[in-house]
Amino acid sequence: MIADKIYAAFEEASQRNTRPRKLIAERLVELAQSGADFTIDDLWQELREGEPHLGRATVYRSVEMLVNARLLDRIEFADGSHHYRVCGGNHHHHHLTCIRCHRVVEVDVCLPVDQFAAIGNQTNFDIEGHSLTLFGRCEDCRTAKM
Amino acid sequence: MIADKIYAAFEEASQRNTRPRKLIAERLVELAQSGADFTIDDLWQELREGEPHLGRATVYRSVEMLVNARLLDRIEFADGSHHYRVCGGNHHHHHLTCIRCHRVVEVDVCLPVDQFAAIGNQTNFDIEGHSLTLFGRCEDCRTAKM
DNA sequence: ATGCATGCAAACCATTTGCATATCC
DNA sequence: GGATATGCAAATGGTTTGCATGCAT
Repeated sequence: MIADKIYAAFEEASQRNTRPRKLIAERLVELAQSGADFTIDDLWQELREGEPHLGRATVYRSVEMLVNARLLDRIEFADGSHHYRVCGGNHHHHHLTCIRCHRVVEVDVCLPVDQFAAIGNQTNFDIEGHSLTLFGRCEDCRTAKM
Repeated sequence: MIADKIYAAFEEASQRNTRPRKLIAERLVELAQSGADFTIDDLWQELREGEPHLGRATVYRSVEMLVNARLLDRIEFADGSHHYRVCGGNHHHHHLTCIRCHRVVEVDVCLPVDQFAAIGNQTNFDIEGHSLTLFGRCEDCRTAKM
């Protein structure tokens, strides 16, 4: 069903059902199951093992579509690097990332809703969105020497 | 006094009181007063008017020191661009940015503290920090045609 | 057959780095 | 005088773009 959503997103964003997109979708389904996060380069390298001519740009273009379709979350690290993660695209959530290994975990915390309204009034902005990321150190990295 | 803090930060980060740093500090004091946010390139261009040989790298290096000293806040936009803002380095706050004009406003909202502890327990992470940014549309941009 | 998506390579752009020189102490 | 910050230019790294070709429809 996550697979269906991905295919649906591709179909909606454009019109052709191509081999590269199939490969990307398949890999993303696996990544969705493991809950793992990845960089664009990770994804490209992995896909290239089975399809040496697959272009980097194709991966960028596909990922962009899926981010727009809210099927992938883009996570920004303090060092400027980006990771991605398959997210059902359903419930509202944010991320907690490990400072050391860059692992990403979904979390449900958020600001109380009335806060948004209050800020809107106070500043005279229409609040349209927000991003919240927590930083920490995961169990493994805490145990590791440094 | 913000000026003092900036000089103190430079002194602490290294040892020399150079002309480029003086110029940077002066400009930042002005920017602190107006509360305006800026990009590194903005800053460089402005400084270059009075000091044509000032190097871009010098600005990058100085800004980095001041960000580390918590005198400048780095704000990331969704499009990946970075803006900076002089912040006293005192009270905890976050930012509200205008989607259209990129104006930046400080806000005091934050997660309730107990939430952090809860998430820490739940995920087995040591929570060390967080970033929260609100996105919206400011009054001017709402009135503007698009 | 038509035209969109791809692959490739070059272009981009912000940022970093190496190094000779100028500057500060 | 000796060391460090600077300026410059080149390198970097992630991402985007232009274009000829291939492939899905």
